[in-house]
Amino acid sequence: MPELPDVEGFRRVLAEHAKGATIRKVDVLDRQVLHGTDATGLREALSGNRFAEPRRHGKWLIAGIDGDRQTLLFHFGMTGELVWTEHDAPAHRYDRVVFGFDSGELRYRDLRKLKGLWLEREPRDHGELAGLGPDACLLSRDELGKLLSRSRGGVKATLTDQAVVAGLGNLLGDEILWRARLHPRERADRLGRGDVTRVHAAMVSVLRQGIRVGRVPPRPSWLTGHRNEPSGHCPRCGTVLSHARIGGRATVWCPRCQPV
DNA sequence: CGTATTGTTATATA
DNA sequence: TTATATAACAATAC
Repeated sequence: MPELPDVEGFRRVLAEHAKGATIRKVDVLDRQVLHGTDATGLREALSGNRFAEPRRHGKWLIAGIDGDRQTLLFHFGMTGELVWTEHDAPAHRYDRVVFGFDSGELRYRDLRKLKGLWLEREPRDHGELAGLGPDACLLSRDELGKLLSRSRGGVKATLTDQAVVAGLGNLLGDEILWRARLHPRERADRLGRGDVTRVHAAMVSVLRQGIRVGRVPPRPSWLTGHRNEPSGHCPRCGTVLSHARIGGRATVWCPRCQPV
């Protein structure tokens, strides 16, 4: 599930409930999600301390620790989430790490455990973040155009490449290109000024709306609302949508609005 | 039993 | 050197 808007929602969960509160308990229910540390290391880094204002870069959530030169990074893979619960909320099957506070619990929940938590010792040098492109939210039209012009690959593969732009995933990639009326296999470096302008406008609009609700909205007026229908129709023109694997990902587009 | 899955990465191939 | 394809990771759902 998690793309940039989802992670922004998780960042808000941490900021609104956990930031500034003393961490009373750290329960590692599944050590498999820990990277660069173990249960003891995580507990020693966090117990008695507080989370600082959390930041986000692309799909990474960056949680500094007050008074400590360590930073906790979250990456949610395909199925991770961060939820706030009461102390007596029932244990969830996929809770992997639980942080206890006086006012409740912050839980890292994840079915597939493809990613997880990283404890980084040096706040100034987040190794896991080193290769990322600029965050999609902070990208101007001209910067986006420059990045796209440097890639000879397909525009969808380029947009969703975290080393080019950080934060766009499979669903947002399809949604943006559908709005910009570009075929996902169009070569990124062959887009015209108008193409880049439409891609940028679509990206800004989709991100703004997604961030507001903390997810990629599956609205009927969006392409995303129809991608799982076996023979869904384009919400704009009614044409039956096309499906294929492009760049190794399930891809949906409208053959009429987005011709090759 | 087969298929599929919103993320990332290593490896092989063109 | 670049881009693409594939499998792998893990745990399901259909």
